Amino acid sequence: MPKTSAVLAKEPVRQPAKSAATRRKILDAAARTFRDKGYAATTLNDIADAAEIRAASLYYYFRSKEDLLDAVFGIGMQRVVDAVRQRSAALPANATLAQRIQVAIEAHLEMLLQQGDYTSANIRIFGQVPKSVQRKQLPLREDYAEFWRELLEKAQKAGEIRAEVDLGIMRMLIFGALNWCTEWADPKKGPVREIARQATMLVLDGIARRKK
Amino acid sequence: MPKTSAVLAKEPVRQPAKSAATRRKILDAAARTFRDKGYAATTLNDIADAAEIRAASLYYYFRSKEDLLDAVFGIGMQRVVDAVRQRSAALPANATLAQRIQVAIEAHLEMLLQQGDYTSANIRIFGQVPKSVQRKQLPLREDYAEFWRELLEKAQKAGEIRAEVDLGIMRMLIFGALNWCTEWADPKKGPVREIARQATMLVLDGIARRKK
DNA sequence: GTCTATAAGGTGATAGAC
DNA sequence: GTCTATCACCTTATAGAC
Repeated sequence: MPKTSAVLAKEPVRQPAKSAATRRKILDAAARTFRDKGYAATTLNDIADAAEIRAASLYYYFRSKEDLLDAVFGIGMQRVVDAVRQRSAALPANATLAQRIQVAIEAHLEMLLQQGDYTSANIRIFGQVPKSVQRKQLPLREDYAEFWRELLEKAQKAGEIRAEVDLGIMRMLIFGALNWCTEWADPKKGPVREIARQATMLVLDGIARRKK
Repeated sequence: MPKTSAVLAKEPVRQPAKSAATRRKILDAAARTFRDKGYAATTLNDIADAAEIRAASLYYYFRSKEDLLDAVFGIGMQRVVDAVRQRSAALPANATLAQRIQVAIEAHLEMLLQQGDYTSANIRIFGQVPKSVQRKQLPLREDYAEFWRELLEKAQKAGEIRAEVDLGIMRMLIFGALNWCTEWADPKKGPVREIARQATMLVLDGIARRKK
């Protein structure tokens, strides 16, 4: 909430930098704690401790615990949407399915495993969060789903994906393979790049050795 | 807790059928509620209501909320282990990788989506549950992982899985694709069989049309 | 076995001083 | 902006009657 301006002040209007920084600290703390413990098990005291303030001060920045959760979710989903769209847009227009899939998988996994707790919090705990918050997030989720839906549909129409593939089911299976990585993958123990490589391999060619 | 017997009674010792039935009702209610809302958000009153008793009565059957969770988890994991092992054992000794994978995937998905809330509760909320409960469940989980590890290792040694496949990563990606189904698949809206078919297709051959 | 009553402690949220 | 103090409520768990 920026000051409503002070037109006649000699000093340039100070952006409330400190306030913004505190807000960010709260969001960071909330994202990490929600991600690790889930929504219900996380208390405002947990978040306040991690953000180095008192629990009551949270209410200067957010109206309620649900509001804070909603903010974390929004940031997390927006980030993955932006990352995947941006990286895909950078591909040449004639890029193959294999290239497009690989780029999307890499971007998705990087946001999930390296970039931040916001996206992984969203992915991990979404299903066990108050329905009201889920509902508010649906448009953004749908936006992301739409990206993949288009990608896969175009590829199937172009003959790059076999006709027997049910795109609706397959898209969710692919999301599953990727999203589940929050449950086991540790970027400190192995490069995300290698996971992305194996995931791309799975999606495009499976694991079997055979002649198609 | 069965009666400690009454050797001289004319009537055969009555199994505490009513007690066992109540215990089962509690477990069923707990599995469903944990699955839907998560562990922390589920109160003992929620469970008691669904089981049609008072919350205090739960303590006649379980020492604590954690104990109840542990029981639900144990049943859920045991069921999927049994189902997958049993169905796999029924295959002929010379069954191919494709057949073995398909059978395991089908059994896993059926337990997850049709058979009960116990397995899906375990899969869904495991990551956001007290560490003490997670630790108690590890041996059983490891047991199940071992089944897949063996299946994949044998297949790769036999040349049925390409050498470039990292079995550790790939196993977790496959688990992800399957386990994520609890988040979106609805057996009422489409047959589990078809999801299993697509999942098997993904794992064995991916989605791309190309000559290997 | 199941209940009512209650303890002991924590929760999200608000009021108001500074 | 951040704090201390506090409220009203809900939680897990126990005690003891029936």
